[in-house]
Amino acid sequence: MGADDGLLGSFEEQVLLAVVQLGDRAYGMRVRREIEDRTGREVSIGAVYATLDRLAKKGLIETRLESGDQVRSGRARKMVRVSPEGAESLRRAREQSRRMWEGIDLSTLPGGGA
Amino acid sequence: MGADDGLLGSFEEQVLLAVVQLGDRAYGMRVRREIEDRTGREVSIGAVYATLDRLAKKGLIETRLESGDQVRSGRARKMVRVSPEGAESLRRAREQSRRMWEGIDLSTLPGGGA
DNA sequence: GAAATCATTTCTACATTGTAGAGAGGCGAG
DNA sequence: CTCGCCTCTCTACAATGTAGAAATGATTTC
Repeated sequence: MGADDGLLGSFEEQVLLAVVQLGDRAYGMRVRREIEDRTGREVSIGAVYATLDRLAKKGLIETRLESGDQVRSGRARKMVRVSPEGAESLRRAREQSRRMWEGIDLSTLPGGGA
Repeated sequence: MGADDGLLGSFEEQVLLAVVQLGDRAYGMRVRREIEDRTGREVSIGAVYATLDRLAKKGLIETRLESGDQVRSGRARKMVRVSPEGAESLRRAREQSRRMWEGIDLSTLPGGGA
């Protein structure tokens, strides 16, 4: 996917959208659950982290370590939020998708029960 | 992308949608133009054919050679149409996308001019 | 009818993204 | 200290994205 036009992969887009949905509560494990809940498909945790890494490398998300003032066991969470560039990528993705889908009626297609 | 849940890559989706948009006039070169016109980005012809091959291998499109009764120079076109499975993939993709985007307002995000 | 021209597809090679799961890190409780 | 919990890191490989040169057939030109 050319870095110039910032085209997102399909899973990159899902991860980015999950981050947006979660607002200030976004981190790896929760992103995974969000995607699973919304799409109904299983997602491996490795897939999520690899994708978050790549999004960070492209500057589409920003991360910070969770402040440790909470009483909770386990390793510190790496909180994630979308960057302005990430938001812009999503805008472009949505616009391109809108144009590709424009006028299509799937119910008129084979198997569409029209 | 698991073959089970039939998740489409982002470019696979664009190609499939271009095929649907073009109806009975779909073939490689024209698919390329359709995507370029709608998205505004350049697409290499090799990318289109590689993707059409993969879609055909997965049974999401069907192909036939153009009937040669027309007066036109050049090699015969390989016409393409979406299969019932391809249409179903698009339905799933659209539904998943809808759910991931649900409730998101990009204008409230950094750089959204809200 | 050979060569030039045109429209399209095929082939090859490599970069990027998708995917999985084992394992390590760091915290609190007992 | 060691156990169990939660989370992240790492490694490896499969699938998809991408580019462009070359091959294939057909028509046109001379």
